Amino acid sequence: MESTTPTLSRKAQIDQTATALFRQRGYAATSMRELAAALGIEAGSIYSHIRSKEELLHRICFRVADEFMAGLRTATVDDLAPAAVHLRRAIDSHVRVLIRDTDASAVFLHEWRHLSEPALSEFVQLQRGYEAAFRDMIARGVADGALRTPDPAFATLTLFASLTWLPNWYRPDGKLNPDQIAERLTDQLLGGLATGDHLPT
Amino acid sequence: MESTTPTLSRKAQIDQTATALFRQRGYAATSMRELAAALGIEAGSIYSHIRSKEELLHRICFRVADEFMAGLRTATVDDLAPAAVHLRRAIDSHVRVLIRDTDASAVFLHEWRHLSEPALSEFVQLQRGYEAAFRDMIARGVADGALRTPDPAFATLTLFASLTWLPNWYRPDGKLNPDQIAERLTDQLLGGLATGDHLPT
DNA sequence: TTAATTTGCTAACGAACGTTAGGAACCAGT
DNA sequence: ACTGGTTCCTAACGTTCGTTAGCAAATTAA
Repeated sequence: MESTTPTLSRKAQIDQTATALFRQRGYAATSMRELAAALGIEAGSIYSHIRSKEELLHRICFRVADEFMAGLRTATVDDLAPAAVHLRRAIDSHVRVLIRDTDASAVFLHEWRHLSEPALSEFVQLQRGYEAAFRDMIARGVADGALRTPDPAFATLTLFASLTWLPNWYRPDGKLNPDQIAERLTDQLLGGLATGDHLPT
Repeated sequence: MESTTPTLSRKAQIDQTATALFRQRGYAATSMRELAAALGIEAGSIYSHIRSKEELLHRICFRVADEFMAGLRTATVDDLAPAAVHLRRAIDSHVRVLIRDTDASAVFLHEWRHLSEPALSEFVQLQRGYEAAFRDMIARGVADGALRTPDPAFATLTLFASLTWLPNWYRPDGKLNPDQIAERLTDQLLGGLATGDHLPT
């Protein structure tokens, strides 16, 4: 009954520490010797667990990407629901992923460009598809009158801007929970959701 | 070869090329040899014009910071105008700086953390003051009823998020000019302004 | 007990890094 | 003709980089 077992494998510890360092100092500016020091071991020892520095970045970026994609899929499985509902669910899911692991999210958002081919192209493609899905939901929501904004394309940009900025300010002990953040975003950027009254103008 | 006279001094060329590279690949991932190659010279030659790599980053960051601060000062010199007008002018100025040099702005926004002390602290302090000024303008605009938002603090975050995101999508040949971008931002994030406000250029 | 796996070390590799020294060509103004 | 500034070169410096090889201790599985 070891209640204090190391719940994280060494490899997972490396991933976690690397994530924090990559976020704090940037991927390119983080050396393997720094990472090793943060783990309390020597640089060479890391290579008993991973193949390369970039493998660390790759795993972080694509794991977070998977989480975003899975959330989007879950939010939009029921084709019957109106676009605005899909969008609200998708934003909520996105915010929850961001909040669950702000470090990994920040790395995902800012350090992916240091991936090399072919991973880089694969990543960009995932990203493009994800953004396109949001653009579509917003466009359809505006088209059917549930969302109100003078410029759907601009609203999409603003939404992604706000989502990307979130890891910069979010603190777990803040006053807003994930659901409230998602609500604020939807309200502020898209005139809220249809609550019975939907009237352009 | 030189059909056009070099309107830019060599030092200015280095600054410009470094700005583009720092933006594209990141400060830490850009080597002096890369920079030299982009300029068509050898790495050592750069040091006839600058003292260090960080000096390049320092100059870029603080030059853009100066432009932002100057714009804010100009936008708010007339103490009589309502806060909402100050804000609208400040946003407009900010957008114009971002657009005038998107490369330098992107470096300013994303690479400043690679500054070392004491420049780093100085930079962060400038940044804090700048953001506080916007927070105040928004708060006062909401207080006097000119701006409408359910959560002024959140609106401030969203505004900065959108401003920070701008260099990521802005293209000079796009359909929105600076003034329209500033207008969209104010409208979308802050319920617009009282009508009839005209901007100094 | 034995075998395999996990984990870590020391020492070093070749490559790339930022930077410097010292010299040479060019150009401007005197 | 001389001077001072600008520009760039080659060659190298000491350092740090990501990574590997080879070995050893500890832990786990059989």
